[in-house]
Amino acid sequence: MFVAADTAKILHADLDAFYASVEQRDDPRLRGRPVIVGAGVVLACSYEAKALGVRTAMSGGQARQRCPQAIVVEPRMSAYLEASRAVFKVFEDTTPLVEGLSIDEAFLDVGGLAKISGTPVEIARRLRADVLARVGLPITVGVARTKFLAKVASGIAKPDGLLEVPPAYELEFLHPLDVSRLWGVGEVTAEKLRTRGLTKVGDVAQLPEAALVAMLGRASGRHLHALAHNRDPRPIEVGKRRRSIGSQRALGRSPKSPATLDAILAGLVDRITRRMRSAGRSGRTVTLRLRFDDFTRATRSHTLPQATDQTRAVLITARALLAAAQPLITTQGLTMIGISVGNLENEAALQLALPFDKAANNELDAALDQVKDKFGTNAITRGILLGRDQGLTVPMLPD
DNA sequence: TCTGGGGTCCTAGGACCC
DNA sequence: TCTGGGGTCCTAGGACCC
Repeated sequence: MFVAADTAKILHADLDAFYASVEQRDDPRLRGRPVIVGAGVVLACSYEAKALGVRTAMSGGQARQRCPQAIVVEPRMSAYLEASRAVFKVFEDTTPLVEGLSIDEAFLDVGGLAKISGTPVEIARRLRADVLARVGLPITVGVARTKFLAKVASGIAKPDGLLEVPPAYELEFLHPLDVSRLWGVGEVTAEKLRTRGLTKVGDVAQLPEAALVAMLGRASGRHLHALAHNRDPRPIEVGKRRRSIGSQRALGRSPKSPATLDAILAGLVDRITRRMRSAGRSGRTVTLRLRFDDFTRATRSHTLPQATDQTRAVLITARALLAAAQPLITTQGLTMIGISVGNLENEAALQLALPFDKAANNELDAALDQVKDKFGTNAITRGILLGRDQGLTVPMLPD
């Protein structure tokens, strides 16, 4: 069947204030009130809180200052994951062509469904009703010919809205928008553009591509030029796989002893290798991420000759990277530490990158399991440290 | 109470190979 | 002693997104 190329057939579906909406759904006392999820920093906030000036990623102190009457709740990640799965089930019941972007948003291609399900706008309307009925959450849907326009449309239609950009009106819709609406334009790029007097998408569209490339670099320049001219041929990609798996932890301001850092590192590595094994992925590049009290960052990485998903191999590498980064750590306060494994292969590792001592790896995993049985997953750092004192040893490894 | 936790992609330089 | 170009991989940093 031939589908006309100029049909608005892409849906961008985006849950509203996702974590906060789940909290309001599950606790009627929170409905209609300003809700903040996350204490140290705002992970999400309800629209009632947004109206009072609270923003995502704001520090908890600042948020309470602006909105003292807000109700602050601890995040419940497992509840959000469950809600997300239920919503994606509704997406997949709508069309097989679903591309997930994050826990709370996805693109849907509904181009081939005209005969079965109706026009894209009709489908979008039904999708919103289904998500509300089946999962109990409000969702906003943008409908357009391209991914980019669909995403911009949902952003403008929020909250609890539906907006179609008809193909005949794309440039009229796009050009008056602020440059920050362009995908890939954050604070830094927006400022660069503004200092050159470019505030609207239409302003950017008047520049030759070469000028944008000179200003922003090759990829960003081309990308922005294309978007400003409404060129976005990217299709919906089904079954995209993640390219790295990582975990990180904020450390607060107080200095941490080497033993504590090592225990934190072991906890992070245990968490990500477990996730890798359950996802059937293995990877070659181990990256250590550090952040300091002046908010500078540093990374150290090492690529193994072969992919691994084994706790011990990743931990040996992570320890070596941390040792290599020691000079940085002694001079500046360390406030965050993270480990990720990239260069992921599709198959679980059969071979190991490092000389693999299976017995030693199993011993390490068993020791970490013991710590978790005794102290709980959330107290693994404390558990490793206490465990060492009590002879419940997480083996120290050769370097 | 100054600042979470999970990611993606791009750039640039150097090593190395042909 | 002087002299290339092209391609790939690795490392570190940075911008951006939710």
